[in-house]
Amino acid sequence: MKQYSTLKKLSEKLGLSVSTVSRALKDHPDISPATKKRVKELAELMEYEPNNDAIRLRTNKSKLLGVIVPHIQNLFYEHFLASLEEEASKMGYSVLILQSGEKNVEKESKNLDIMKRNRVDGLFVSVTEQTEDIKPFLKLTEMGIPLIFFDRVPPAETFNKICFADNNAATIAATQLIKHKKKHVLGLFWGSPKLSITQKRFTSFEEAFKNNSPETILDIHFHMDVNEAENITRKAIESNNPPDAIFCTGDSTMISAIRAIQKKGLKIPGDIGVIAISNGFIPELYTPSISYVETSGHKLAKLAYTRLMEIFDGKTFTRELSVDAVFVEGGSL
Amino acid sequence: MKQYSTLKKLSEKLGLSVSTVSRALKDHPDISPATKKRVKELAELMEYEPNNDAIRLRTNKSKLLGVIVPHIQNLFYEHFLASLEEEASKMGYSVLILQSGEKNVEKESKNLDIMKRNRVDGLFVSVTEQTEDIKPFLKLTEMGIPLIFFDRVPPAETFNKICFADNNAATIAATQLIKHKKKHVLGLFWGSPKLSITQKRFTSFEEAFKNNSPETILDIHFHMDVNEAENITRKAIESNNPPDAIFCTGDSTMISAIRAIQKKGLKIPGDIGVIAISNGFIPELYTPSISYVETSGHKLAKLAYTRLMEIFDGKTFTRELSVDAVFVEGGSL
DNA sequence: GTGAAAGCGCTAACAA
DNA sequence: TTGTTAGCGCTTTCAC
Repeated sequence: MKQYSTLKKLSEKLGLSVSTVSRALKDHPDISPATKKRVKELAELMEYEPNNDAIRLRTNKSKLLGVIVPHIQNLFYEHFLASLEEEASKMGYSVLILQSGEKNVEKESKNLDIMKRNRVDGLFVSVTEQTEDIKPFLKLTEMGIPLIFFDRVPPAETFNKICFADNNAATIAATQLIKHKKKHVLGLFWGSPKLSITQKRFTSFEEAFKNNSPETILDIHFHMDVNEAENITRKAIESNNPPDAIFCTGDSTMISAIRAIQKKGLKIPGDIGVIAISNGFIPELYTPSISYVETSGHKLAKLAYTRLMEIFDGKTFTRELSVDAVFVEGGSL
Repeated sequence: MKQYSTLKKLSEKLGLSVSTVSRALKDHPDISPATKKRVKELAELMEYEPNNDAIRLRTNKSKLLGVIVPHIQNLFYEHFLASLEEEASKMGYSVLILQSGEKNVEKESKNLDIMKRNRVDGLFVSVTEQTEDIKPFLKLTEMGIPLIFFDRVPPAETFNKICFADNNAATIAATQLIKHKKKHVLGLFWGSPKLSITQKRFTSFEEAFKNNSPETILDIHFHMDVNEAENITRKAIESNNPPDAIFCTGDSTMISAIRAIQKKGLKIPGDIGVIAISNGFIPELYTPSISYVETSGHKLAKLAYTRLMEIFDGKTFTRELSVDAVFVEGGSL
């Protein structure tokens, strides 16, 4: 079994010192072209690959970015991760991804430790539904590890946050529902009402109706289980006073709601309207495609990455940034 | 800005040697209970987190597993990655994920270098469509780095591979099509015919018809672009001699084909049948849901991980394992 | 039961 | 232009 080449092995073969070899390999101006050539040729031949662990230990820069998400297996995070990895790799960063699960604060805090052990240069976190204690996160920032929350962020104001302009997204949805003269809307809000994202969405959704269509009946439900959404929808459409539209804050909720609608044999939009918050992939699978307010994981990732680079450049004040949502007309209202 | 604690700092505060502290922290039997207690308490207080870089450098074990995929943003890989990370984390492994893109052999080989630099303990790879040169991969195994190809694997026999029993999957699909007496099947094969997975699927699909329904007309297309699938389908269903069923080897192909069908106003299964190879998420969104041959990223990940652990335990011979596909009846045939 | 010392592979200040 | 040296944080052998 062949071993990894090291600077020492190269230097012995070449009759040079380790430091000369090291410098030659990184084109240090002090080294003569001839030496550089010799060194690089042998390095190629011996398939030298620098040992990142040693470099990190020595330089105290890991070139590692961490991401902690509830689940990888989620279209939104998938897009976020794909874009983030793509951006990061351009600058020589690698991305360490850890998932915490939805109701697992303990795992989240273990993941935080793993990130510390790996001495990540920066960290992106989307919190669990149960996350309340922000002290562990504060410790990170105290240690000067840049931390950026995205999408699901804690309410505290002392952090960098990148979110969708959620009031915006929910307001847009409400505006569309009002425009289509919906008078009885079932609102399915995915996630715990504790999360700031859920709160904001709810408040601005309600607000929009209060101001522009106070006569509309709002039937709001918070749920944290996909099956619940299907049940709630089923009960609503089977009741004496069924809704004429449904608003869903996420893909899985929408899928469940539509399943209930289709099982009942109702037509969209003829019998009932549907609008969702989504990145658009799932809504466009339906015919007619579901109208949605777009929230793109790609955009969020780009913004989050850019913000991190700013922090690396010394702009360390905390900021809360948001990406505007856009309405995409389908045929479901 | 607070610094990370180190063994040295702890040892100084405690008036002990670094080695004693190190041993106390890992419950070495030589150390007295009293000392252990003192050490652990201070470590807690000072928020000591071991430096993984130093440990790796010293022990030559990275506790890092690498995965190289064409894209993260793909339901199949997403499921694979989610399961793999979940399994790996149980045993203290972290997972480094890199994406190569579809037509980017260069990026793939760069990713391979990054994995080497990070001295990953083991590596999972699903290759690019363009990957032909297997030398870079051979080098890894020569160095004793366990390498397991999954899903998209190169034809060479000298590797560990974990695949779906693809002949199986395609055969199952063919059997169902024959059972439903389809006489003119449009076969949409995603991916280059160069890939062993595509080859196998095609061969066994054709074979099944040859043996059991030779009169069925097969109209087979290989494509590497989603829009192509929609175009091919459109042309086929608008022709004088339209197919009575479509077989798709993947989700995106299926989505495109169905889009063409729906735009034309045809009904599934009334006017045309559809069957696909998929993990089931997308097929079940349709009404009626699309019949599919299930290929689960979860199962594959579990098997791949188990195989890697076997290799770590010394069972280093190369093996080709496969997961059986299962038919899931929808209402689309 | 504890300590001293070497060394993993690399970088960088200083010397020559 | 190149070499010497120290040290990043940790584990581990050997000594006491």
